[in-house]
Amino acid sequence: MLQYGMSNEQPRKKPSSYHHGDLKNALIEEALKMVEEEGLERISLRDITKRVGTSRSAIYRHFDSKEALMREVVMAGFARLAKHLEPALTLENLGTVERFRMMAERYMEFARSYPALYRMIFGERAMQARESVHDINDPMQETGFHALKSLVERAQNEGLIRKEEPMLIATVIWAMMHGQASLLIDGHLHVREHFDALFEMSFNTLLEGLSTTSAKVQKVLGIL
Amino acid sequence: MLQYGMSNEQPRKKPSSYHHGDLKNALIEEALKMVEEEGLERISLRDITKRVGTSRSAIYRHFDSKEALMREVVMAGFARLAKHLEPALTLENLGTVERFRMMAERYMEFARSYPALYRMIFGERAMQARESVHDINDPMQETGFHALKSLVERAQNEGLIRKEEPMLIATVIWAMMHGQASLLIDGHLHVREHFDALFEMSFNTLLEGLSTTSAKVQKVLGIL
DNA sequence: TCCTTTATGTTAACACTGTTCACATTCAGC
DNA sequence: GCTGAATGTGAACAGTGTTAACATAAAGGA
Repeated sequence: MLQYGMSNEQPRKKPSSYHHGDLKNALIEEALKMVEEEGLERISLRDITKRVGTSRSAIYRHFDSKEALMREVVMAGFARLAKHLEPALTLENLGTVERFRMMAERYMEFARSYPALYRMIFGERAMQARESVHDINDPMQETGFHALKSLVERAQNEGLIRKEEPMLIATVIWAMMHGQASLLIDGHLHVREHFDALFEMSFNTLLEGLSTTSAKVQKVLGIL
Repeated sequence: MLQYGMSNEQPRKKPSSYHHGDLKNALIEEALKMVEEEGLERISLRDITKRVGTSRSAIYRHFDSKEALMREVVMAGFARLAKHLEPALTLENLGTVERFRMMAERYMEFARSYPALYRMIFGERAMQARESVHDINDPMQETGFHALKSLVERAQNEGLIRKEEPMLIATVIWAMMHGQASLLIDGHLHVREHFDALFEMSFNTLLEGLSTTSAKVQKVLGIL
């Protein structure tokens, strides 16, 4: 699985006009570009192969179907998202709340920068292998979501967030951000021009709504 | 505009084997059914007409294109959602918080009951008329969202929710619910089996996070 | 080195799709 | 009852994903 990232030793063996050398990755890469350029619906295998420079049916030497190709594009898309979120996790000298904020900001930034790709990787999950035993194949498991869950646990240990099931809390946060991103890029927001204000409010709502009782008491006592 | 609901005076004029009488609405209705049965992608004009009993090209006497037909299906879908949410607004003897809760519950119920339709009406908005001057054609404007905004204003007057821009607050609430619904029906939730707990937590997070400072003070004082 | 096996790419055809055209039928109004 | 408009039909078109038979190149043992 996931060979397309592992063959970096010999990227393209020989550019003989007949054999491409690394057609599989070239197809994924080209499809990835085209998804963003044309949109998921308007993408055709013939256009992909035309741009890569092979015949239409060459695809079927590397993928069982269009769906299979798109499945790999989704994988690659997840990898891009993970890379985009990385700074929020690896950057040093950041408080937990700052990390949360940076992660949320970069998540939204990704959705706005690559709306078609975002739509695709979080779209209806008929494409992805459903029967994977324990969702191990789910790329979000070991990248974004896992990181978010870890952040939640850290915040809980610091007394910032309620000590309920971290999985559940992480999902609540994710749902808020995903909802916001989806509504925005799909054109359903009535407040598009005030998007920063919307982000601010939703972020604070999460922080407030998930904070511990003791944190609230402390805050209120400060006000009184 | 929106004629498809207005011709209730004469539903089907004459079922003469040649002229259908009310083909336009029959097509919309059939398409609506098929979206849920087969999914948006796997739906074809030929199948629709086959089930309605006319020739394939008859569609083009009533719609400019498949997209135009689907646009009307979206409209009909919004109408269904509005009807599904109605009780939360019209039912008497309900407190504001109870109304919020009922609205959220019924919203989620709709998404779970008609996932393909929900996905369609809140999907990428290339189909809907973008150039409508002031989003007047947006069906969500005068149904669900407008109702939600009114509820927010009422809650503000009752001192339950912060007195910030109601439009913004309503959007935050909507984003949370839409995110949850989308992740669920698109198969991205790791906590599917604990969905009720997720709903509970997100609803409370919103209520807590959006509540007024004075409400918090009162609550904290009660605890102390 | 040759020769066979495997991997990869090509061409032609298939069934299916949305759409259009010329034509047929029915309806509505004078 | 006639005429023009509305509505439905059948055949054809280009575009799609997919397949099968064939062509070329690479790999590996004799």
